[in-house]
Amino acid sequence: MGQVRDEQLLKDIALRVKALREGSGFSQEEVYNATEIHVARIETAKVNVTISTLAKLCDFFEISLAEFFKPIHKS
Amino acid sequence: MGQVRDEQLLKDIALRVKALREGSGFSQEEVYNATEIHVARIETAKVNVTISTLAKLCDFFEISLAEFFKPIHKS
DNA sequence: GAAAATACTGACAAATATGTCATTATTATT
DNA sequence: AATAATAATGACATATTTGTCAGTATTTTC
Repeated sequence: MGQVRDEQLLKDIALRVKALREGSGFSQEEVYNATEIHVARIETAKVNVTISTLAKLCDFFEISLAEFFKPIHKS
Repeated sequence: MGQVRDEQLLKDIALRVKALREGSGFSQEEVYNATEIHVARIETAKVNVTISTLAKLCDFFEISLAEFFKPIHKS
């Protein structure tokens, strides 16, 4: 059901956020200080983020939402 | 602040979903029957959807999340 | 312009995301 | 291996999304 699908989606998002963050050399704390978003929960796939939270992260990483999803989960 | 930014994002999403739905000729009820998502709240920008809800809609409309965001909100 | 279909709004409960903080675990640095 | 830095986890309060339904408004069809 949607359960597993969601899990995979959240895992994909987790990896993507972590890759973006580590790629830009920030710690979770630094992301928090800049965005007030606790990224640990997202990077460990514990939460089903809202689009505005994701948009804020994308702003911080200076990529578009479209770009954010490009590498992930085709459908 | 983030408030207005979010509002614009949600408005963009609202328009996008509505355009996709009307473009494919479905009523809100039909979308609901297929996805169990109440799209009215989204199309009226009342809610800050979670990514899994958006992903389900994208599945239904047979587009990727990347495609969903392509036309919207550059940054 | 009446009837039918569709969309919008509001309310409520339940589930869950977010905000905040403290603690533990892991990793990096020396 | 000890220290320091970073990440992960758990708990809690609060805000908000989602699920469900009923009612109202708007739009479409005849």
